[in-house]
Amino acid sequence: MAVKKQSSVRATAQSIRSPKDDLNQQIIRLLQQDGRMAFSEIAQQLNVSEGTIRNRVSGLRDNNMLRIVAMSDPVATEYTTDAMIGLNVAVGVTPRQVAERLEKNPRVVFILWVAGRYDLIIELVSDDDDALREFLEHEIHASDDIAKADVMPGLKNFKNQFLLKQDLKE
Amino acid sequence: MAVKKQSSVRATAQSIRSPKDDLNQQIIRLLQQDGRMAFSEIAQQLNVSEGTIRNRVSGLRDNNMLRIVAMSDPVATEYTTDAMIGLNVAVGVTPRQVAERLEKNPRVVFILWVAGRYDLIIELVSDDDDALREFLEHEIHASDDIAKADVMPGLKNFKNQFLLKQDLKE
DNA sequence: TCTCATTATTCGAAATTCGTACTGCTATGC
DNA sequence: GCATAGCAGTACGAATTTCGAATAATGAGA
Repeated sequence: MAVKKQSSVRATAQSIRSPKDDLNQQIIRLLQQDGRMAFSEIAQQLNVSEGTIRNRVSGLRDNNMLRIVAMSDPVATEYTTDAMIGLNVAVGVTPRQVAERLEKNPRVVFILWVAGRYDLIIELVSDDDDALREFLEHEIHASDDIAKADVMPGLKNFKNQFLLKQDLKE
Repeated sequence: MAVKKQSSVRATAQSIRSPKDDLNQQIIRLLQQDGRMAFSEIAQQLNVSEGTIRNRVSGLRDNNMLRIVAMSDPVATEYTTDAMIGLNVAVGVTPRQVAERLEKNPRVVFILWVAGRYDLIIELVSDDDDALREFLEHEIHASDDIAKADVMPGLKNFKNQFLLKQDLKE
């Protein structure tokens, strides 16, 4: 018999909401606020055992569904500018296909399928113009799945809520 | 008379390089790889004491120069879609001015001054269409500093390297 | 050289994490 | 219906880490 009334609470906590994966969401939400929050504290807040949190978090991390990283103030840490590119896919090609191809390139940090003037909007980081030119040459012009690419080089970044574009430098 | 030969090493480690703040950079670099790395391990890798790492990290965090957060892959974690908006500023207005105004809105998570078809590209998160409409109504059409807004609602997000757009939900 | 202020280190206590065995649940097959 | 394999959660002692606070080292200025 559990000393704590967790067994019942756990069942409740999980059935109240969606299937059961909601626990992961709650864990993530807490870790988004503080990536170093102790497992034991998360466990306490969510009324499960520390081991559960540990299992879930390491599972999420192993599957690359969760990363816990430090971010230093972008104002303090100057970083490479990037370019936005509006893409129109070729006839007979779906945006999904192009997205899945470009996804593999580490310089592409953002891909969004949109309605409107473009089919896809992607964000590209590059340390210098050479990298940009190379990307255009190999990934855009060398492929026949893209009909048109509207390149808009970044001039200044005013706001970026996220940012972790450093690991492509290795 | 330290048991470990750190005293001498520390002096070296700091004088070898730039002034002394390089230690912070090295700490940040390690935490960028793994935000949960133990202080004691960082200390070992950088040849300083655990207490130093602890002091530095908490100092950096207190000054908002460092944040340690979890980031989840949006492919796994469904989240509210967002819209990309290409903006052309009105005559006599600089992109910077518009950026500084929009920057205050928590729904705007990304602002980039670009060359090309648009002056500014912004990314907007919204839980529903109402939020998008409201934003357009109050921030775009009600202002006379924007000449044209090209709204491209997101259909599907394929890749998003960063993402921590949760704190606008409070 | 002597202070003073700041930063680094040390060390024992408290807290956390880890390994691992155990429990309970579910689905599958006999 | 019943046994069993697989899986997720729990429990608990051991190893590790973090914390608090005192001590030591460093560097700048008088």
